[in-house]
Amino acid sequence: MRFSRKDKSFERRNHFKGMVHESEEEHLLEHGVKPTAVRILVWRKLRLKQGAFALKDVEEWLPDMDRSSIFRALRLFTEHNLLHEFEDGMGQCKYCLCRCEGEHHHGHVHFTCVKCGRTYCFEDQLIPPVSLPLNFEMQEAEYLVKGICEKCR
Amino acid sequence: MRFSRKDKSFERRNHFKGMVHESEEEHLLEHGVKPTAVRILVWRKLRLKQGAFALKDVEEWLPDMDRSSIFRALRLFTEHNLLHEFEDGMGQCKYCLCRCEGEHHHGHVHFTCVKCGRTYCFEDQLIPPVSLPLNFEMQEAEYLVKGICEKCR
DNA sequence: GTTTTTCTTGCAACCTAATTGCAAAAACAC
DNA sequence: GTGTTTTTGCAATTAGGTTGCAAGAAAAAC
Repeated sequence: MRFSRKDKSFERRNHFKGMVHESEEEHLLEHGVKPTAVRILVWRKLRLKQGAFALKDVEEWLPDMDRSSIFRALRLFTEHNLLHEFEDGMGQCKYCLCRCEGEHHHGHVHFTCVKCGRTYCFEDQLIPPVSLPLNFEMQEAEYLVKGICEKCR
Repeated sequence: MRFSRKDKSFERRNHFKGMVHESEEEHLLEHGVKPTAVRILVWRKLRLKQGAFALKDVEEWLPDMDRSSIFRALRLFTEHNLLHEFEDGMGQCKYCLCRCEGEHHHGHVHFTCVKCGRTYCFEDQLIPPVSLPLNFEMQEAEYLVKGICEKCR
């Protein structure tokens, strides 16, 4: 399936009616992302998610969309600070909604369940700062806890 | 090349003489690892390393040894708390010497340079603890800083 | 409007790191 | 020594991530 904004089916699929659509488009625009068909659909799926997700998850949420199109949308969103990308400790790359203004130095703590693989965002637990040796320049920090989540105990 | 402890070339390759060899063997034995030829050679390469390393690094240090043999040695060492395994934030799995007694809850901070890919261990910076929601059971924690290292500035 | 140019998308293919199956070799038990 | 178990090297596979490219869509130029 090819996603195009001019497509009638795109409008139907996405309840293309005024306000809601506008605000999603504007949100992308505000972050410097041109709101194309694929990007609007992907963003619509992600914008309300609580935890972290992998490319594979988004593929399941949008089964008609091509893997590489999703991949490129996620990468673009990450580059424009709509998402934050990190490794989940189980060999997978995950994304979560980014609410940082400006620098990413102090994001929140993540928790990956070694049983089910889900990654949780503990948004109220900010990453405690540590001091680095001189001449080491921090760009971002990750704090990852591995263990058993509430659903798997 | 097949690695065997009975092999004359193994003895020569590895300066198999008394004390040193014994203490390396014993260190493996103390951690419940049977000291085979491959494991002794791998451990001998790792035991004095400062920073973290990837499988690929060990392959370069032991060019005659098979990748999967090294892989299995590293996995075994990790299982027996000789090494600590983690993701370096650049999509690679890295290892560092583990000096934890018992639990891994509070390891040290790691720093990965986004330019050269090297991962440093800041052993004097222990990971500051965070509190988790009830019903989330911690097994281990990782604190990873990404940025530019002293050699790349 | 039409044409030209640029950007986006879907598909297939590729890459790289990690991992496994298996048979031969080595180590171990007797 | 023989028989059994473990280890090793090789080849192959998996899986996640990524890219090249041609066709389609959007934007710009006319």
